[in-house]
Amino acid sequence: MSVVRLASTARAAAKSVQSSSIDACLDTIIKGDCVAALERLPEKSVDVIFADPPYNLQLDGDLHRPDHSKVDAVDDHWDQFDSFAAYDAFTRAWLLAARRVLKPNGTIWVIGSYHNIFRVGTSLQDLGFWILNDVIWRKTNPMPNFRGRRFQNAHETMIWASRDQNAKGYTFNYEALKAANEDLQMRSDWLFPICTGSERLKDENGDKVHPTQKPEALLARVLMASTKPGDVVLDPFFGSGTTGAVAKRLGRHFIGIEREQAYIDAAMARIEAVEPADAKTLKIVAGKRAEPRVAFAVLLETGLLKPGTLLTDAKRRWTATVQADGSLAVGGEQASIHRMGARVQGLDACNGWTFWHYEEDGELKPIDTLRAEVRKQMAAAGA
Amino acid sequence: MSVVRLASTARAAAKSVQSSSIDACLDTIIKGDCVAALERLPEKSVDVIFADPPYNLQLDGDLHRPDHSKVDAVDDHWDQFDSFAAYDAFTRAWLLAARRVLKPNGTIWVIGSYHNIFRVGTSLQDLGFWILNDVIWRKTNPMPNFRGRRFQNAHETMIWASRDQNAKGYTFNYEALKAANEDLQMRSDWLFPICTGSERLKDENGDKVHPTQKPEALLARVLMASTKPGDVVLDPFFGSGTTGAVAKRLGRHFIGIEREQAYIDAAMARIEAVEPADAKTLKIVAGKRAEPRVAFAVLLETGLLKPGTLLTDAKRRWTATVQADGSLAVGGEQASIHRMGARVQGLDACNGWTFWHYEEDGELKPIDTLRAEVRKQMAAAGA
DNA sequence: CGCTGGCATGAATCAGGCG
DNA sequence: GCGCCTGATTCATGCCAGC
Repeated sequence: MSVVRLASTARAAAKSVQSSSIDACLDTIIKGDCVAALERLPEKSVDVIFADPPYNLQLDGDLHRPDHSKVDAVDDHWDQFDSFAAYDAFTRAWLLAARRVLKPNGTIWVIGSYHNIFRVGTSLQDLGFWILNDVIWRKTNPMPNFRGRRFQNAHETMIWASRDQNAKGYTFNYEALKAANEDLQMRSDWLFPICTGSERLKDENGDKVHPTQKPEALLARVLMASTKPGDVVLDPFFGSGTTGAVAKRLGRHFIGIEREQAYIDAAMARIEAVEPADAKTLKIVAGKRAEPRVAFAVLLETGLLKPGTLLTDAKRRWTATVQADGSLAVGGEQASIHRMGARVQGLDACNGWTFWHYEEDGELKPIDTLRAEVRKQMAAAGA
Repeated sequence: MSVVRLASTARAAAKSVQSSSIDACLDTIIKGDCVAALERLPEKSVDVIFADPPYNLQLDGDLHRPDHSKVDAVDDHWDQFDSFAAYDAFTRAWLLAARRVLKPNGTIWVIGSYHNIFRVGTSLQDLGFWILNDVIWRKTNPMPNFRGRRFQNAHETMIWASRDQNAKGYTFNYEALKAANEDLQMRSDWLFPICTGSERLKDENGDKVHPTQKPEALLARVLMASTKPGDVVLDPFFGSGTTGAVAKRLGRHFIGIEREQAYIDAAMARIEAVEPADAKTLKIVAGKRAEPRVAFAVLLETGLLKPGTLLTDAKRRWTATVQADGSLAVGGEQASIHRMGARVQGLDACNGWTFWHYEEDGELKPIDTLRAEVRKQMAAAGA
């Protein structure tokens, strides 16, 4: 095991990591196995841990897009486990080691997907951590489900937990978050894009350096919520170093642990280039659309429209029946409000919201009226 | 244990639930413990299970410690562990019993919060269920966090799982969901208000009948996504009967299991009042998968294509000759329309119906046009 | 220089019928 | 149950080439 020190933050070099002081490890990347590295750190020395452990994806075979291109899957050796039992053993080992280095009032964040997050949450609870929240990262631009056999997997889950049930003194910057969120409490569902574009680290071939690089905006909110300036943030699966980059920018210290030299090299160069700056990355993603999208099905699900209701165009030339599944039926055919509007008119496209009308008090009103009703409710959720 | 039958759906009364037939239980509420009730139902008889299990360890009778002893702080950790172990045992018991009554291609939904959902997900995986998605119910109007010590808990988590890893034939109305969602595939994060107003059941004192009544809109999307009309939906923690009310409205059968007579009474009255949707409006949008298969040879047999006809791709890069046996010939090689389409392009797979074109009036048209013609004839013949 | 259309790609547990 | 064959299936975004 060795300590990789960033030149810009160099201090007195340590030949080996001493248990007596955490200072020697600040703003460094420790190369090695995460449990072994954690065990050599002093206990109760870290304010917050952010961990992005392997997800144990269990992929089998290739997946192709409808255009026949191959999906570049996460098939790295570090994501391979023989069984749930093996994954659980791995999880308990690193969580136990992580808990030792956490200060009594420290908190831990772990991110995962449905493949692993339930195992992680169970282990956290079994080891004595106390869950404070689960937080949903909603992706603005998730990968589609190409085969149409499931819902589009459009989120990941983070668990935020304190070291102990009775730890009351953990850091939570409630007022700052509220002020940054239009004076509303910060909710447990966050909306951010996935990491793409210039933020995404690429190698000399233009390939992504790390398959699962997290967006800095996500880490920024995590650190702004649960740390204070000068706090020590540890990331036991450092990868491409997002945690370190954001910690440096926000004036927090980081400690990274990583096994792969290629990731360490990339992370070092990345963090070197970080300019400690203002907190503009915390800016909330307002969404690119002025108005949130509303599924027609919501009108049925919420009872604003009932299956069997007849819709017509403004001049009553065509009539369609609302189906329970959220489609419209005309003469035995079923399609979405938009496609059916286009079809009856013989057009390529049509805005079903303004084309189709329902009758109320003898008056024809566009179903867009009902959409406005739904949006009023949605506005409260900051959707 | 007794069966509570709704008057409007009365059948021959059964003194006790027989394992020989599920029909006697349809559209009824079984009073009793959920594991015992499940064990008396016939195996592989239910299409979908929706479960909203209890998670408050202190309020659930089965989960009380036998001696009701008060533990001091030192023992807290072990107390938690005991509680979690008891909850896990409870969870495994009902999930195992539920899995037995589920059809091989059935699916299960379980809803919970961070208090219990990780235990549930782990148990599901350990018992052999295969998680298809976790789905987030985002609340438009969640309760605030009054202490300001955590994020506002603005969502709940649902897990959707098939009975087995290799069960591929489960119901997922992909096309219908997409049509009802602005022609975009349905995501894993859903936005709905919590159950309030006139939908919320109140007793004679104006108090809510059930503490965790779920909104009908949520159940409507669950059932529209994963069931077909006439399917059997079982809810082992029936409570105020939202599952039953929505199932009746959408033309699905329900089976409820509930211990508390007060909940049963309220649920019965509620479901009685539900007006079922017209059967015609329940028809679900079908995708191309549901279309009957057409052998390419039929185009030859019906004379829509003749042997010797030349087919090309849309850009006329390749040309193939239609053989009398229903294969395509290119440069001395013969293969199916799909294989040959893949071969000339150097791909693993290809949909020959959309790849190969014939010329008519100087215009290139995909042979899929001819397949549509055949299907129209088949439909007219009532095939 | 700006606009547009084509192309690439992201933590993915991604098929079903028939013989 | 296994093997073979058919043939269905994608959203948001960034980048680049071409005009």
